[in-house]
Amino acid sequence: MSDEIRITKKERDALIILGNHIDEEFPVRLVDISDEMSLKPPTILNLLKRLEDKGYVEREKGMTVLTKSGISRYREIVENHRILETLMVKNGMDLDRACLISENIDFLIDHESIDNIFEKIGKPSKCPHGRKIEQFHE
Amino acid sequence: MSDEIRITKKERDALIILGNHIDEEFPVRLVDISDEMSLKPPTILNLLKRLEDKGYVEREKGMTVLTKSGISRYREIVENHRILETLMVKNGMDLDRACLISENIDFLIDHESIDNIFEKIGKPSKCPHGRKIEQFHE
DNA sequence: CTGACATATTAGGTAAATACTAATAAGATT
DNA sequence: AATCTTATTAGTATTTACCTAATATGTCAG
Repeated sequence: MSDEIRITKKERDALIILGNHIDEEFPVRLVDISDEMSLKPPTILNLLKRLEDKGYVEREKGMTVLTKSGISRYREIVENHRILETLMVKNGMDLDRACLISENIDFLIDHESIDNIFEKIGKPSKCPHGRKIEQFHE
Repeated sequence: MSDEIRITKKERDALIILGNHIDEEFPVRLVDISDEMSLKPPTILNLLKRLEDKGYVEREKGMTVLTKSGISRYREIVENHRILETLMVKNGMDLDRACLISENIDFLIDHESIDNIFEKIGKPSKCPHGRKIEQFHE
């Protein structure tokens, strides 16, 4: 428990972008991530190399793919995000604010703990944005 | 709103230590913080200089004092901490885990937002540790 | 197949945050 | 005054997070 590999906010952001594009026909290119994050390609390359070191990403010939571990970390973060958002909105916070805050903490909290909260608040099927909260794990 | 000066986790930790000692007869010395944080004095000095730049601390002749702004930031973080802890424990999380998580996020979230939550959950007077949750602001 | 253009990579540089050791300065205490 | 404890300075290293400029690698039109 809580043995998740530490990532930074930027690494989180890149991971999310990679995960969000996972079902698309064409893989995300460096320039795409570069555009989405408003950072220059060399900066992104650097970021991706760190994600590679952490085992979340594999790269060859300009292609970047999430590894199994990367996919499951991505899913955990997204799920954390939606559950935290739900919890905050349920407790009086404005949706936009909740989303912004969640972005800054969803990758810092271990998924197991968030999962407990999910159970406790009655396994809501959707976050306040209307997006599905799935239980990804087997 | 949300115009709080960005601080890092280490800066937060030092701020908390300074705040916790505020009522004591003798001021906290560098070595004290050094001991409490298990970091060498030069590292702490560096940290304090950054807090000074951010206007949270004033230093002269080895003495370190929180400024007005430092005190109020300290209080906001402590309050954030206790409210977040309360929220998490109320929603099924183990107290120790909640405390640990709260430590990592209490300084990242603007106090106004947390205050909304506080109102919504019925202004509990104590956190799960039994410590007072006060409304410090006028 | 060959330029031209787009994209990726390398190289090299900067800055902030986080640490350290070793040396020096300043205070306090005996 | 000598000693001991603290504080400070100087110098070094690593990680994250950026950049520009140069080079390499594709790719696609003709």
